[in-house]
Amino acid sequence: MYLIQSSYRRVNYYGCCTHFKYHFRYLCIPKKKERLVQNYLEQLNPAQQEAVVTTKGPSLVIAGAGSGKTRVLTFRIAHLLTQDVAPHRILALTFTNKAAKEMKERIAAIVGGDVARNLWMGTFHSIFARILRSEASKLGYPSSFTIYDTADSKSLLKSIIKGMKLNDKEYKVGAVLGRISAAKNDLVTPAAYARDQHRMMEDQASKKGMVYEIYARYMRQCYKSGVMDFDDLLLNTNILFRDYPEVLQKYQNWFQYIMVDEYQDTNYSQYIIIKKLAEKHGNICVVGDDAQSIYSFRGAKIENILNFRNDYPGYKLFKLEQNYRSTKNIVNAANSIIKKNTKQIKKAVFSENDIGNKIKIHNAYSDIEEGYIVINDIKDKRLKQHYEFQDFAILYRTNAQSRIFEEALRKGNMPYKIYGGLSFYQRKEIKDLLAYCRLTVNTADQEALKRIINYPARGIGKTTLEKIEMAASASGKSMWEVMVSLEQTAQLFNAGTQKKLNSFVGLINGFSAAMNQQSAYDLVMEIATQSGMMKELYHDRTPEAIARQENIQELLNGIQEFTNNRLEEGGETGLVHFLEEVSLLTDQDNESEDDINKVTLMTIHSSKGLEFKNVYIVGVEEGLFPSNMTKDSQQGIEEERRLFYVAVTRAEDNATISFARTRYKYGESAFCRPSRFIGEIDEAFVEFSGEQIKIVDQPGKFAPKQPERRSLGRSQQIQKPGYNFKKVGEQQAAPKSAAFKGTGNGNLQPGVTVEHVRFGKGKVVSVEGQMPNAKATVDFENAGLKQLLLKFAKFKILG
DNA sequence: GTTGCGCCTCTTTTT
DNA sequence: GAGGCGCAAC
Repeated sequence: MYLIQSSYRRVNYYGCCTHFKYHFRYLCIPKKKERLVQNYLEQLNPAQQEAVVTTKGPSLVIAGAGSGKTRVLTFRIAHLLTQDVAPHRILALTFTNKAAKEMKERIAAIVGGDVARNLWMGTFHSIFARILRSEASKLGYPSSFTIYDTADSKSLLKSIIKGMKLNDKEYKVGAVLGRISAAKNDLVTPAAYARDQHRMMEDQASKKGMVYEIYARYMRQCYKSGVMDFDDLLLNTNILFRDYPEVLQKYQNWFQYIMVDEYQDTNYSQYIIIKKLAEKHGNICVVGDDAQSIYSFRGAKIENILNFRNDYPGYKLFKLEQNYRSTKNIVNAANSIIKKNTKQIKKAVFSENDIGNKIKIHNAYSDIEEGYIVINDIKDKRLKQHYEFQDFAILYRTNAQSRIFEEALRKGNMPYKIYGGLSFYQRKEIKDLLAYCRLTVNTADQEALKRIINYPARGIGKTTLEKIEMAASASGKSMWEVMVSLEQTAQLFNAGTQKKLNSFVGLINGFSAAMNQQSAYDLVMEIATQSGMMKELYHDRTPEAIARQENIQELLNGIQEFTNNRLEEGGETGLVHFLEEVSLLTDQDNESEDDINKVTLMTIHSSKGLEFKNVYIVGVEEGLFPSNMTKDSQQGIEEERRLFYVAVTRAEDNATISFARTRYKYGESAFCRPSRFIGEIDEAFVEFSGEQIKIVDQPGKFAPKQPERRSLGRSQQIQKPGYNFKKVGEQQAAPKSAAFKGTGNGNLQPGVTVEHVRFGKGKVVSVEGQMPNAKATVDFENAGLKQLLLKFAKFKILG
C-alpha cells in the first residue's frame, strides 16, 4: 500500500487557489494467479541475463545510469520465484516505496499478484520498522511506538539544550541533530560517543563539547516516550540483532535471498544489518553505481560498494554498461563530467541510441529570467516537437529554487507538480491531527503531547506545561503519567488547572478506549471533532481555514482508503500502522493519477532513479551548485559532481543547463557566477544558447595573487576558483521584470556591468535612474575591496 | 494566557 | 523573504 499525494497549487495562504488533493493508490496486482511467464530472459542483454540467473552467492551489480538496473532486479526476483523460492523468503530493499510498488507490479505481471504480494519489499526504514514492531518488547519499546520526524527531534533537542542551560547560539539544534544522527548511523551509542576521542575533539573544536550528554538525554527521552526517530529504526534493528542472537538467527534463516538497490547510498548502520542478515545463506545481491552516490550527508558510505569485494571474497561482478536511456551526446557529456572524480570503479558507460542534441547552456540575467527561459523552451519544444508536459522535468539543487519556476509555469498556464518541499503532512492542521492520533496510540509521545495539549486553546499554558515537564523529569515519569497521577497534580496545580488537565486526559483516554472498537476512519473523525479542531476551523471562515478543513477531510479520505486497501491485502489496518506509513513516506511516493501529464519540479536528489525526455538543470552557479557548504573540500566537490552527473543522466533526449547572473538570496539580489561544472563538460557535447557567451578563461585567472587575498579578509570569497565567463558582443538588455531594490548588498544594476565578482561587504547606498542604465553608489567596507572591484568589474562609482 | 510586532538568523540535499 | 524568538500590551 502506498500513499500517493498529488500536487497542490501552492499559491499562498491568502489566495483561494490553495488546493489539495491526494489519495491512495494501491498495487494493481492481477487477482488471478495467471502465470504469465513471458520469456523474460530474451528481453535482456547478456550481462543483464547473467546477473539475473546468478542467484547463489554474493553478487555485485555495477549498473551505470540508465543501464536497466531496475529491470535486472525485477527479473531476478521473478526468476527466483519461478524457481519456486517462496516470496516471503525474499528480502528486497529499495530506495523508495514507489520503486518497490512498481517493481512488485512488474513482478506480479510475470508470476501473479498473489505471489508478488508476499515479497518483503520496501525501504530500509519501512521494512525494519515492521520487524521492530513485532520485536519491540525485547528492546523495552511498546509495539505501538511512534516515529519522530525531524521537526519532533529538533523540538525535543531544543528543550534538552534549554534544560541543560547551554547557549543555543553555540548548540544549534540542526547541528546537534546532525552530530547525533551521524553517530547513530555509525552505530555509536551515547556511551561510546563519550569515549570516542575523535568525536569529542571535533565537538570541542566547534564549541559543542556537551553533545555527548545531549545525545544521552535525547536517547533516554525517546526511550521514555516510546518513540524512535528515523535513525533509531536502523540503530535499534542493529541493537536487536546484536543482543538477541536468536532473533537474528530467525531472520537470517528466514531471508534466503537478499537484494539491495542503490547500495552506494547505504550507511554503516544499514550495511551492518545487511551483512548480518546475509551471513547464513550468503545469497546477497547488491546493485548500485558508485558514480551516483549522493547521500553522504545522511551517512551513506561510497566505500560500502567499493569494498564489497573485500566483504564477500567469492563475489561475482556484473557490469551493466550500456545506457538505454539517453542519447550518445548525453552519455558522453556525463562521462566527461564524472571522469574528474578520483574515487570510482572503472566502467565504460556507452549508448547506442542516436547522437541527439548537444547539451544546451542558457545564461540568464536573473533568476526570474531563468524561469522564463526554461518555460519558453518547454513551450517551444512542446509545440515544435510534440512533447507532452510530462516529458519535462526541472531539476534544482535546493527546494527554495522551485518558487520562481512555479510562478513562471503558473503565468504560462502550464500544469506542474512539485515533489518535496512543504508536503501535505507538514501542514500545521495535518500535523496537529496526527499528533492527536499519535498521543492516542502512544500516550508517552511527548512531542505529540506538547503540540496539542493546548491546541485548540484550552487554557493549559506555558507555566502549567513547564511544571508538568519538571515533575516528569524529577520523577522519571512521562508527562502523561504525571498528568494522570492525581496526588502529583493536586500538589502542583490549582483546582481550575487541574480540571482542565483532567478533561484533556479524559479526552485522550476516550480516544484510546475507542481505538479497538472503531475503525480508524471513525476514530480520527471523532478526534477531529471532539478535540475541537473542527470547531476552531469552522469558526473561522477565512479561505485558509476552509483550505485547512478540506485538508483534514482529505486526510480522513486517505485513512479510509488505507483501511480498505489494507483489508484487501490482508495487512494491518490499525491507526498505528497508518501513522507509520505516513512517517516513512518518501518524496517520490507522492504522486497521484491526476498528476499524469504535468511538468515535474524536484530536487536532483529526489530525481534519483527517474528519467524524463527533457531535463532542465537550473541554477548551476558557484555557491549553489556546488553548494557553498561543500565547496571547500575535495570530497564535498566530488559528491556535488556526482550529483551533477545524476542530474544530466536523468535526460533521455535533451539536457538543458542554465544559470543566472543575479539571484535573490536572503531577500536581496546577489551576483553569481556560473558553476565550475559547466566548464567541466567536454565542450564537444555542449552548445551555448543565443546570447553570445562563451568560456574565455580557466579557473581563477582573474583572481588576485595571494598577498592581496590575505589583505582582503572576509571578502576573499571573491577569489574561489571557478570559471570566468565573458560576454561577447552587444550587451543584453535587462528584462523589465528584473529584481530591483534600493539598498542592500549586490544591488548594482545592469549598465553597471559586473562580472565574475561577488560583492562581499560592498553596500549599495543609493541608486539613481532606470534600468538598464542605473547608477549606483557603493559604500565600501574597505579600500582593498574597492580596488579589487574597480579592477575586475566595470561599473561607475559616484562619490 | 494570548496575541502581535519587531528583530534576528538563516539556506543544501532526505528517511 | 520567511520563520522563530523575545518582549510588550491586552
